[in-house]
Amino acid sequence: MAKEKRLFEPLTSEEVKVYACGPTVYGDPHIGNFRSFIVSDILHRWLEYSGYNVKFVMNITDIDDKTIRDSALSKISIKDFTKQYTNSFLRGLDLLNIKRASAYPRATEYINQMIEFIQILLDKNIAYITEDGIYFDIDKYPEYGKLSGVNLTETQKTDRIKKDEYEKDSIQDFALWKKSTPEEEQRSKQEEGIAWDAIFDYKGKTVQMHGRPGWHIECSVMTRSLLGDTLDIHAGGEDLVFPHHENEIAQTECLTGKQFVRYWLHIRHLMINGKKMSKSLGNYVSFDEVLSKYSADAFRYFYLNTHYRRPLDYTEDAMLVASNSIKKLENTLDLIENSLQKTEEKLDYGSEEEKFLRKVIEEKKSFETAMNDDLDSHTAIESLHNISGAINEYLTGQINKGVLLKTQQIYVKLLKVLGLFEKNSKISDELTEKLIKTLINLRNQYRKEKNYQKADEIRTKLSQIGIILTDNNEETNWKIEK
RNA sequence: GCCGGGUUGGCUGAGCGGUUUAGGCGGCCGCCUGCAGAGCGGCUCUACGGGGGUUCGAAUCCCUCGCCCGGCUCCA
Repeated sequence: MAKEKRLFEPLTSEEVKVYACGPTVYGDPHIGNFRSFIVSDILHRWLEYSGYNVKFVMNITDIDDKTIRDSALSKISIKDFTKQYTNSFLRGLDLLNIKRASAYPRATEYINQMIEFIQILLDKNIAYITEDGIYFDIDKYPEYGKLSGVNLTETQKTDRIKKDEYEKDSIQDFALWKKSTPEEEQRSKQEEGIAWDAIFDYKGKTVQMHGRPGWHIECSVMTRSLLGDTLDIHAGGEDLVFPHHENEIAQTECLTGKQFVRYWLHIRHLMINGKKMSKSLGNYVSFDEVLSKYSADAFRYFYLNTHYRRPLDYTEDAMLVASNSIKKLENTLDLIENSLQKTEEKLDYGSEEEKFLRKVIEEKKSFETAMNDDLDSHTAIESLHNISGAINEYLTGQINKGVLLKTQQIYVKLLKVLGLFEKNSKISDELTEKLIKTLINLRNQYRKEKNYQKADEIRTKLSQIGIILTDNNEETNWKIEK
């Protein structure tokens, strides 16, 4: 509310309740959407790393103007339509290695609770019914605007608002329930998921209104059903501050009389080549397109290298930097593995080990400090580079495997917080491994005979199918390129 | 129109009154290597949108102008 960073203290010690606004499933999500999903993933992971038991909920909006409109356009039922894009969203989560939330509630599964919620607001005389719907009267909530700071008396009356076709007392009042339009009525005769029967008691009368919920009520109801009256953290894209989150606060606080959200986290939109990325401008990029060019890790790095509240511009340059940078961090993991395979090892613990360990632990602390400072993943990544450098440097000398394992563990754990390199598939199966080793031996035979032409041919051909060979002093290592 | 955010070296991206003025990527040189890759060591890169001002001293504070992005309307 104060637009400033505040020390995080959970409401209860047992569990941290987090809610993040998820997608409206009316199309394939683009990489802009995923900025906020990645950031909430980091929030999720960081809270767990910090020892909290996290209940993390992300909603799916599967009933609204756009899902109705676009399912009609594509001539399929809204159920099938939203299911298709829900799956597309979930697939994106997997591809980008986003940790699953505790639940992904869909709005259409909570219609009854929404009706009950609205009834209470009617009973409290905070909502009112008109010919075309039920509205929330913002005059009944004096604190309205406290999150976004919008001053409603000064809000410019844009054309859109002036043209508003809904019937309400004050233009700023927002819909809780929308009566179905004639077209919607028509459709709802043939399929489910367009409109629901709702009966309300209003001023001593019974009002029946076939319709659907307003957008804001969905989140208020689902948060309350799954997480209770007060959330610890509520996250979402910056565009949701007003009116969506403002309205959620108004509804929920009027109903419960309690504080709705303790900490808000709003994620800045992604840009592309200096412009806003949006569907309407047609300049959005799908995650499939990105992943065809760059690894998921590179893409995560791109997102996380900039603080979530700062502008982030998707450009080829930026992706190239991310791609190169991430390889460097990844190489360290390979170097560690290779070193651990070696038969020679240092059995003593000397000043190098002392210095090395101290450095790694110091960087681990810097990483933690950065993440505790409003999820400063950019600064945290700096620590990862420093750890990577320290490890690489240590590996140039004789290694103490115990010390190395310990630092490896720290490094991997911190990488995991950012969701990096969790899907390393080094070995596909035993047979493949044996086959590759046979080829390596053959090639090394050629190398001994100084038949470099043949040796290089093997290396080149393997690299063409994604198997990378690297020669070190005595041995040849291999890995599967991602 | 109103309200926010941004503007930093070839790229990315910190700093938010003064210590080496980040870090990463890239580039260059050396070591290693049959070569390549990776790694290590060294170097390069002195920048802060323009113009004023405050100060012993400003990327950092103030004023002013410019440009970009976002919100006020469905949007992650």
